[in-house]
Amino acid sequence: MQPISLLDFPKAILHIDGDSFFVSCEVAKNPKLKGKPVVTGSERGIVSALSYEAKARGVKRAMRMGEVKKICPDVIFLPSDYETYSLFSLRMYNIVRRYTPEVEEYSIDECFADLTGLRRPLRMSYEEMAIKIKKELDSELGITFSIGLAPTKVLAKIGSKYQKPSGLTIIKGRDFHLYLAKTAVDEVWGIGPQTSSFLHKFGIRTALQFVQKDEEWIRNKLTKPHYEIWQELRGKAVYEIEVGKKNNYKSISKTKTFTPASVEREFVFSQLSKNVENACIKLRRHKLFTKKIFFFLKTQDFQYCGAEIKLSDATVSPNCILNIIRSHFEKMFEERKSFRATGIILSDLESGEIKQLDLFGKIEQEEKFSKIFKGIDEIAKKYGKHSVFLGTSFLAMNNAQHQNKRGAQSERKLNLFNGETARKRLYLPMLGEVK
DNA sequence: TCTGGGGTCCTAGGACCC
DNA sequence: TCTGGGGTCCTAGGACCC
Repeated sequence: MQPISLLDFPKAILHIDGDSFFVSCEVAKNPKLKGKPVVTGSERGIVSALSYEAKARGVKRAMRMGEVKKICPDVIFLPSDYETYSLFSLRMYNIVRRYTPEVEEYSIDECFADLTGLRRPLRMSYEEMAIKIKKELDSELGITFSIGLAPTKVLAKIGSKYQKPSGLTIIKGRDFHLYLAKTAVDEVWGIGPQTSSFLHKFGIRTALQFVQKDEEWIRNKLTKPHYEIWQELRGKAVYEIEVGKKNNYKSISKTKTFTPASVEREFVFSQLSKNVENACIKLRRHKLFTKKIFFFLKTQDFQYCGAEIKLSDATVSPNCILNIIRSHFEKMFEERKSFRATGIILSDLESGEIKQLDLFGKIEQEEKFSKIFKGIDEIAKKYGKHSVFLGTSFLAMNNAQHQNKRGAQSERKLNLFNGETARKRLYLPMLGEVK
């Protein structure tokens, strides 16, 4: 097969991937854990990340705690600590930015970087840059990273996966067929189980076989994303590096599973209420308003019921949303049915100021809410998230505290009362009547 | 892969319009 | 009211990612 370009690197794209990142962060935080079978996800009772030592003992992702202990009795089971992982993540991005501003913060443990054109200014080959970046990451963070260097993002992804952990794989334009031949088609970024089983029917099992299909065939049988992947695998870069912070959300959602599942109407509603509050906090942080609400309840046997509501006026206030949700919730909630999760998805997001005028003073009300929640966000900054919360969230907040067993903090929590009973609370006027 | 949480993008098909 | 042809917008649902 002919590569698209005869140049080794028409573009030089780096993909950097932390090796079992969550666990590595835990080990970096507490070096005594080094070399031990460490697992995170204890808050759910399910393995979410595992060390290579745990993997060697047969532990797998999504395995239950009980089973893990059976096959690996000395396992160390830790709760996920996203704040720490996020800090390591920032440090990772910043180290890469020493070389180029073209860094895409792809996820908490991955990033892409574009090194194209830096050989002369940095007086290094791309390979030397990759080696140096890896060294700095590994030594400064105390975590190992796997890196792929290639002409496109999809190929760079294949590179970083190629030798894990702590590998550096360079895929040059002239010999990428060697790597594609050893990569199963379902390991390619963007090709999931549906597409790969479809491709299997045509005898396509490796990335190389996929890439050898002609353009017509790909276009006719598959969709646009697959065509783009096909081009990327052939060395033609179609995916841009997306620089900058994520702030153009299309939707914001909050979902929470609670154990044990519950048949209590008010408890389930308070879970939903808490999710709504959290989603609105995020909305406010990004200066966004929502015009479409979708919420759902998940039963213990994984059935969903939900409702979508379009708003005539954009909002950021949780109690406005909760008022609307309440009546739908009443219709949906079934006595004696056991629920395990609730969730909220806010979409049709608008940024900036409250624009539309209306005749009923809703804007005025919305502005009042805005002020109140600004105040609440300030308090949260000083005293911690959830220092103040809605009365409807009380049961969920209370429950979370019990589960965290961190009673000490709970005394400080204030409760913004909105109509439900609660023992300790800061009594504020009903939000609907704020002057 | 038995089920956690947070996202994005694409396509097909219906509604509506000329 | 029907047939013909063409366009846009919106939504639901699928597929995928970490």
